Amino acid sequence: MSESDLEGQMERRREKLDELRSRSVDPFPPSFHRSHSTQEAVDLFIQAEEANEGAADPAEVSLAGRITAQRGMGKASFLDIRDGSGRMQVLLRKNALTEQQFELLKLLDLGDFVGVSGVLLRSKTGEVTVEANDITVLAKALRPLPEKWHGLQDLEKRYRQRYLDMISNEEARQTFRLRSRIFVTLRRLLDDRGFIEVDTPVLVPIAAGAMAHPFETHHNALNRRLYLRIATELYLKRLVVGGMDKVYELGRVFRNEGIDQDHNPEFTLLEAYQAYADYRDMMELVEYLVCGLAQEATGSPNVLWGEETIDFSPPWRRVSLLEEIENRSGIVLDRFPDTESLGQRMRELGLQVDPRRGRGYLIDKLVSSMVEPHLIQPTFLVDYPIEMSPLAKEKRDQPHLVERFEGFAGAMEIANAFSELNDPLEQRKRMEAQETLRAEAGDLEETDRLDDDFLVALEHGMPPTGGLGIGIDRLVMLLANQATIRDVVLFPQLRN
RNA sequence: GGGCCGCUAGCUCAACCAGGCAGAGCAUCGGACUUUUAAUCCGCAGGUUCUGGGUUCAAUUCCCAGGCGGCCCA
Repeated sequence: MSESDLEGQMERRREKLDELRSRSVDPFPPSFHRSHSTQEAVDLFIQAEEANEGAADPAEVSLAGRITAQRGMGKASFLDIRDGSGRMQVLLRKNALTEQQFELLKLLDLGDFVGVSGVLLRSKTGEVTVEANDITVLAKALRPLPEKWHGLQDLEKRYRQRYLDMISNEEARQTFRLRSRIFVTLRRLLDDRGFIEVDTPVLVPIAAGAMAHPFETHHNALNRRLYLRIATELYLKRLVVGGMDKVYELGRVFRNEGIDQDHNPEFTLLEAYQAYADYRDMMELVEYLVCGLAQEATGSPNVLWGEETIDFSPPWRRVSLLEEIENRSGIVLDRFPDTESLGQRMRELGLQVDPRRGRGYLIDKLVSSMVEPHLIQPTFLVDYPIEMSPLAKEKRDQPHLVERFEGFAGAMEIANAFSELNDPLEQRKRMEAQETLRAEAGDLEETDRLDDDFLVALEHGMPPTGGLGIGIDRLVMLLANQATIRDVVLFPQLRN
């Protein structure tokens, strides 16, 4: 029985590691001082060429990176090395190196990190290249990289071993660089409007502020059950009570629910609260933020989304939720005032609905199955039924509705906002109603929770406030034109 | 939870439909080559065909059960 090929390849790499050590070469030296990144070196050379009209003076650089390709020709050899900025070709010629340095080549493999010093030049085929006069091993790789041409195709490996995805796939590198820029830009846009960023607890005694099942955990020293937060809402509103007129948190929240193309159990949520504002102001804020991010991602308000182009220029289409449900499904909600008749009508339309669940679930289902798939271009659905929105203020002239909207684009919900309920007595009633509903329905129904501590804060007085939540992962999906949340979250949750 | 699809060399994939010696490219290993870039050329090696059972003279191939993954639905 012969050893597996992988073990064979790893064994050969370990033998090379030993051979390096036997030649007194440290395969994992503590540092290497590079003069430029590969991108900087290319820029440097091109600028020098332009200044000298095509004849750059030889410039000495030291670069470092991972060997991603190797083209040997006996007494000369080309390596491609890659660092965080890009790629550089390295030319190694026997008579430009010492015997020991050239012999080192035989002990190098794809995946190893090396440092090279040498002179920049343009190769015969026109590529900017460093001709090395010195090469140093920086880290030996003991496992082979994914296949160079087809790259890593195995989806599970791409997610479980994201570093391999990033080594193999330029698109993955681009996506996560964009994600980072989105975070930076979001903070700048909010900062420009005077918002203050805060951190509120992740471990909370009551998982309130949204209708979702929480993850539970336990604090040993306190011998107390804690939850991972499902929203930051109630803590941020406490801060508005405390005098932070414009406050936001950009953080991870956790919801104990299914995993699919646009759900990961932990995801990044922006919540922002602005005192003396209402939900109309929040619409403007959503437009400002999302359009600003689109500008950052693509240089314009237009973003490619599959076959479509989404135009995030304000103002976005605004339509009442009830009107849009009627347009898309033909259902006039007022004609189905009770849960049974509405469920019956939905079944007639071919929707599978759980007969045990409540009216809020039915409306939500109606939106997600009949309305949401059509909302490719940015759209605000406005004025939600009060039973779906325990934290939102009643609409001024229609108290069965609340001043709430959700923002959609690319057939996904990306924003949720309302005029915040600041009447502590009404808020207590609504939270109690949620508790009652959960007592009746148990785990069947996703309900919010009563947070007494928050109600005490409200009783001290909260100014009229507009609040906003934006699902950042979905926004990154839109701006990076990625169809699944797993392609914009570095380490998505997988089965087992 | 249901339906469909997939699992073959380290990687990317053939062969399966219609059962008959398990193959290629890349990577590895040996050799040639001092401007290549999916380098090229010559040669060697590399397999529990996801697991278990069944049918058969013969199973990667057909059947059953299970595992893992993907997609769609709930």
